[in-house]
Amino acid sequence: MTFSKACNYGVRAALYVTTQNQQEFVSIKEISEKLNISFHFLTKILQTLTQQGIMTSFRGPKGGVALAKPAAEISLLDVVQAIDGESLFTDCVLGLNNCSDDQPCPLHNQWTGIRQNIQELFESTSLHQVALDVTHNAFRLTNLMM
Amino acid sequence: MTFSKACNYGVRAALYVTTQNQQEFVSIKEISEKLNISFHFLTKILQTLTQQGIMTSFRGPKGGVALAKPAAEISLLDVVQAIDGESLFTDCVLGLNNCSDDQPCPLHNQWTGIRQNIQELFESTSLHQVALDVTHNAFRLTNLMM
DNA sequence: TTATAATAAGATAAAATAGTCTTAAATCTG
DNA sequence: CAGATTTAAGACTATTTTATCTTATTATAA
Repeated sequence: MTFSKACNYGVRAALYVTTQNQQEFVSIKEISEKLNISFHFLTKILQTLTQQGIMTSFRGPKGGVALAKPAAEISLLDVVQAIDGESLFTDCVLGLNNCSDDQPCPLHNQWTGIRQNIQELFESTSLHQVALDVTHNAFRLTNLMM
Repeated sequence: MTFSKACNYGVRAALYVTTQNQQEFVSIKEISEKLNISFHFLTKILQTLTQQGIMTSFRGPKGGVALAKPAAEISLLDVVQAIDGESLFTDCVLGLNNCSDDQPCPLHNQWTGIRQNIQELFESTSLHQVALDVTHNAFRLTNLMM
């Protein structure tokens, strides 16, 4: 699997928040129900996003989470790296340490290209762009019907 | 991580076998020592490759494993799929079930392209080709000096 | 001010992955 | 045939990831 489940959940949750009214906080309960994700697990993931400065949170009634910046200024890469770290974009495809141009594994050169494609895709795609697709083109964020 | 550790080990072991004399079996003990992989764990992984028809094995003194076909006819994709299955090349990047052209997640179209690049790279690269790089261009299969 | 709603945080449990150990079976050599 | 070598197979353990549960803290609103 490319991303951890935590990362999948986190990206989907961030996208869901982006599709909602940006003027209010979105409760984690609502997100977990709409996206069919375990509430407590999602809470921990969103805490990570809050700690990493991607989201802000607010406790109590009317509380929940919100994006810390305009959705157009948050890339998918920001969210992915906040949860899964940089390893997907830095690690050797064969799992070697210190695989580099200087001491490459035999797949290093080809894999570097693929890795850059992935990074560029996620870097150049903002939560805003993707959320537009969800809203206007009915792309899904969940297995359930929304 | 893109591949499981088992898959990394399996690919590296297959490549190591490819770099050795194709006329004899290579003992798993030797592979595990040269590549610094746990012997028993590697044994299980290579059993999988044997069961999947990628390798053959032979017991007793002078025993070990060997490629079941000429190295030029075994692709990296064959090895990867034998161990990790097809999920890397079929699963939704957001982890949704039944993500498809008909009911796509918002990253489906872009991710399909990346996924094809990865699949084509592994499909078009044979053990033979990579082993040539290891032998002639000193590309590494291990963290240790060989 | 009290009850309620919501996130924060940490402990615990379950599941998946990674790794180890033991015994059995096959093969070679003397 | 006997002993040594090597893979096969399954049980067992450890670690990581995923998920759940409980308690504490913060905020709202009646």
